[in-house]
Amino acid sequence: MKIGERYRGVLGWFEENMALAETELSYNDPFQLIVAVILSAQCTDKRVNLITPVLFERFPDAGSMAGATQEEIFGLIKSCSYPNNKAKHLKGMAEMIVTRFNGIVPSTREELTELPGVGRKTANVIASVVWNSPVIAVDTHVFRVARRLGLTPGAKTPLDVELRLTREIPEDVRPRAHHWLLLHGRYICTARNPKCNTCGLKQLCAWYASHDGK
DNA sequence: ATCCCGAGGG
DNA sequence: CCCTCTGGAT
Repeated sequence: MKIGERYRGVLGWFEENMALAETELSYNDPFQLIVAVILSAQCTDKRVNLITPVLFERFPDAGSMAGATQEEIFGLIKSCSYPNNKAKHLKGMAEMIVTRFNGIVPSTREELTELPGVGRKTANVIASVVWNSPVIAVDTHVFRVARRLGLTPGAKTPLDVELRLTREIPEDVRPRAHHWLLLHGRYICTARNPKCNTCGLKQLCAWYASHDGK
């Protein structure tokens, strides 16, 4: 089967089955989305959503968060992973938005990546979700799903997967494709005990074939 | 024990 | 490339 045909089957199945999404990161604006994505590293969205309402009530924007102490932020996010790193990143990120970008979240991926705590993946999430840009943010889920389905043969790093998917998925469906790959990884193609029995992509899945239905 | 929408530093 | 950070859920 050619890779192009495989994509059509994959995206078609997602279109029909991934319509109802649950447990999305909650936020009110681009700044809060950056905060939520930074907090989500090695942490479930559910837990992030438990924390952000309090955090955003106290520090709703870059200006207020830049004025917070690292200890104040730490106290509000400590139930997430890496609270020390994240508190430092959040404060530094907010400070740079204020001092360098005039209080406005920058509008290019290059500038976003200059913010402390914002790497390629986080910048891609902002671009995809906020700007609806045709980029694929490759997180642990997208990385796993793409490799299991055999969508990116030979790709060894998240960047490999991103470049490969970007090259092969048509631009107009890329934002949706990113979303579907993410949800599929979270709810069906899970890292442990993937739910292959309810997965409509079995016949297209290289991993399923090599694991003999288990 | 293993994994969750990673980034920074060595 | 590797390592560290580091809490909660399964």
